Amino acid sequence: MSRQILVVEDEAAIREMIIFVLEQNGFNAIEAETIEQAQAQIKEPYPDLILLDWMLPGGTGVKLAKSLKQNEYTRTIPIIMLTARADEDDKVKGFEAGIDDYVTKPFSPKELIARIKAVIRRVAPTALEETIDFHGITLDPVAHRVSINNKNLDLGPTEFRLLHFFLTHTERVYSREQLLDNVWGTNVYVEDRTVDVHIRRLRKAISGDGHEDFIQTVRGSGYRFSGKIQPSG
Amino acid sequence: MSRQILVVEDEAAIREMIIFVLEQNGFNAIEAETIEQAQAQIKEPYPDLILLDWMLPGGTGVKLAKSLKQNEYTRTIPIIMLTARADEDDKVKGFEAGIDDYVTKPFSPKELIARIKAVIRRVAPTALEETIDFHGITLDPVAHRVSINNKNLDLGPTEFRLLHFFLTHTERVYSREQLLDNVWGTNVYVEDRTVDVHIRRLRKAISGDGHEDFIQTVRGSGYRFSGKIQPSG
DNA sequence: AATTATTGTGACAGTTTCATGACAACGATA
DNA sequence: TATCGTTGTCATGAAACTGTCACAATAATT
Repeated sequence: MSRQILVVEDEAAIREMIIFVLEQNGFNAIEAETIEQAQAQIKEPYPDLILLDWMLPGGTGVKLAKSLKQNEYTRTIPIIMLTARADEDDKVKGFEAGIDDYVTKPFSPKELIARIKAVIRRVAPTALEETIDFHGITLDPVAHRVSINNKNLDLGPTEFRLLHFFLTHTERVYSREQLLDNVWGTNVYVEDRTVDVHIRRLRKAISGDGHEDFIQTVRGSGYRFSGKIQPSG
Repeated sequence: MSRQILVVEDEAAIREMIIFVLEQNGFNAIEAETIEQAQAQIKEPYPDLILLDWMLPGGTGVKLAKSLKQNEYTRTIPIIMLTARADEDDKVKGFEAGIDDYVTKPFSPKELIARIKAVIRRVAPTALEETIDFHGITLDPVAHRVSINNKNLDLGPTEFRLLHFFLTHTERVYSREQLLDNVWGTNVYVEDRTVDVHIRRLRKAISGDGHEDFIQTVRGSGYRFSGKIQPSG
């Protein structure tokens, strides 16, 4: 599951920032500073995605991209180009070389992660779409179907996304704002309290045969999805 | 967790924005406008990280960085430089002076926080998100869970923050005022004695099966969280 | 022992936070 | 157009949390 991402970037600070963000989001990062190092890293097992800086010592990233995309074994690996400015010329050359997407520096961590996920979904959709099974709750992202103890549930779109997020992020408290970012999307103007209402709807939906409450309220902080039983304080 | 971060920035608007963002993210900010003020702030207890503006009245930030990095006691404090533009010359000078990372203004709050966390993780990798285990008390900052001898505890927000602070600052006496600063936050108008009450509530919560009192009263000074047994004298 | 300073404790009221039901707006669909 | 499902917001009441006080208990000092 844990996707391996190769980060080709020569500036140490940026590289480490990217790696931090990747690992925060459950990706497995390997790194390279130069084209030579990158080529040495691209071998079996091949990385699932390459983040490729445009300005590299000893040759541009596009050069590497082109050679990878012409190789029978590596041409399916999605490549995201990191470009310093919104240089139209760079983009054109990049897409000609076969890159799948680009991110303009400076970029926000969220944007980077969003693009990575989008590319993976587009190019190699499988692993993000595996069926999840958690304490009797089954969620099939492809069929868009949820069941609990083999009994089908009828969720609205928002509840489905919320549950999907929780099932992939259990045992961790998320603030209302974080949930809005992750489930509703950034740049959405929605009240904090709206989360409460959807939490309630989801709770109602998955609270069936007297099993424990999966969604726990952490007063002052947010909500947590957990299989463990909450202390009876 | 509450890491103390020194913000050295002369533009009031930017400084206040940064401090707001920091405190939003659970950091404890202290501030300085000039190099002199900054130097006065850098004393025990040393800040955990310094955000240092490049353009400062009375000398550049790099100057300060260099002197800090050459001092035996301060050279381990990570420094992030705030630089106005992507000036390669600044960066080079900064890294030569020993800074650990830089952020280019204007920056997004998220980027700033991500970099701070990355640097802290790189330099002092423990205990930003890791579970703390101290003499049977377990605190998971991510899941927002506390247990004592594997038995879950139900703490209120303030008790949780107080315990978290103590667990990351054990074996040391803190005055009521210091506790208010670190747990309640600066610029909060609360009576000293309020701390007593929360200490009592926390004591009550973690005093289980007759084990010793982790929180010790140091008459006239404050409180200390300790695993060692206090001589009953 | 008496006095004073400091801390522990229980109670309480004001505030904050959350759960819940209701409802109107919106879009899809028949 | 009428109906249905979905969604965001609001009002309300309940519950939890917090700061403060009064007084008891303890330690230090005379």
